[in-house]
Amino acid sequence: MNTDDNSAMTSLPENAVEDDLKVTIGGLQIDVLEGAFSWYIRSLDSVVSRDLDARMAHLEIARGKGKITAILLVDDYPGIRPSQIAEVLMRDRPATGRIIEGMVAAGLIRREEDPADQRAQSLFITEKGQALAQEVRAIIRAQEEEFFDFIAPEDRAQFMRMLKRAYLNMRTKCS
Amino acid sequence: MNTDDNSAMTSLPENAVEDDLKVTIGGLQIDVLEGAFSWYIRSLDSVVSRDLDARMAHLEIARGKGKITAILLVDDYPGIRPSQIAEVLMRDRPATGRIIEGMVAAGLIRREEDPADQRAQSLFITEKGQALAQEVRAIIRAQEEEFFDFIAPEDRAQFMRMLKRAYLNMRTKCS
DNA sequence: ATAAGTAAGTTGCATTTCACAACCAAAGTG
DNA sequence: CACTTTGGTTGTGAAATGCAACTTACTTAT
Repeated sequence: MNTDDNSAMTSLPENAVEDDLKVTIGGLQIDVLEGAFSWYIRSLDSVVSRDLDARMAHLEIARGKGKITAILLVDDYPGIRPSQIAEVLMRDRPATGRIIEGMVAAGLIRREEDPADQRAQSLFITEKGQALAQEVRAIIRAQEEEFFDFIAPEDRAQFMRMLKRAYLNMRTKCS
Repeated sequence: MNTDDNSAMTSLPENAVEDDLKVTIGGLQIDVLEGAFSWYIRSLDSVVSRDLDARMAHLEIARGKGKITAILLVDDYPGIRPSQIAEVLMRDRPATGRIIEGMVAAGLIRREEDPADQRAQSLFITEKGQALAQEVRAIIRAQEEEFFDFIAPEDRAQFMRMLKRAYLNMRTKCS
């Protein structure tokens, strides 16, 4: 019956309407956007990204989801290929290639020729890159704790699960 | 006890671990990002935005959250000022000003001088803009239905509420 | 085995976004 | 009447991103 001691907002009886959470900004309502998933996702993204960029600003890896993800992947999967990174990033190969190019130039990763396939490259992390990857992990963890502190502990798991499900479904939809 | 006939994934007993939802992409795990809100938010954003851009592509209002929001606000609040729009968009005034400039040039809105404050402008929708605003609303509603169809109906309200809460908290954090 | 097709990366290009700084004009405040 | 704050504009520069075209290499089919 969903009557645990969770906060009242955590559990939603399916017959309760509870649409009383009206979103207004400076007194303005936002039309259809008020009920649009896309609005909140997009707005959250811009704030989160800005915050993360600020935290990474000193890091020679600066802005963008791309480099962050790339360096972690290369660190975790020695010999990974650019095209694999592109798939994770959901970017095309030119975009990914440039990200990699920048990281090679910065001495964070190293390119080799894939012995099994002469078209492809194998990417490897350098020592410098490895150190940076560790910093990146720390920053991401810090952001998760500090920035998302407003999510009640009981809600975290659930929110995360919903995001994951949305993400996975969306990926299948795109491919 | 959370034993409704909802899908098993919908209700999360607080003592169940249920972290079995492992996210992999093409067989790759994504390091700390796997547990990071930011990853899912940013990834969702890029897909949603792309989809929305595609749906709007024919609309003289093309890409970006900015114009969409702006035209709806001007339609809903005749005489609204650019700075108010900027606050909703969480952009600075130059960015907002250029969005408005483009929309004026396209004949979607009209600028007047605010009688009460000679620095400020009052924005008004034109007929053309009004028609477009209607199209925009329809597209957003369509996207919400078609694109987010993978969210189970029982989950919608809850996911929405969590997004709203996150959004509102984040706004207070930024201001 | 050779030809056609497909996949990996690169380059060029063109578009858009976006933030910061500097600036002007008008209000409000002492 | 200074001084500060607010509303908007212009300028500039950096960066992301997506598309098209191209080269090289692998794969498949005939």
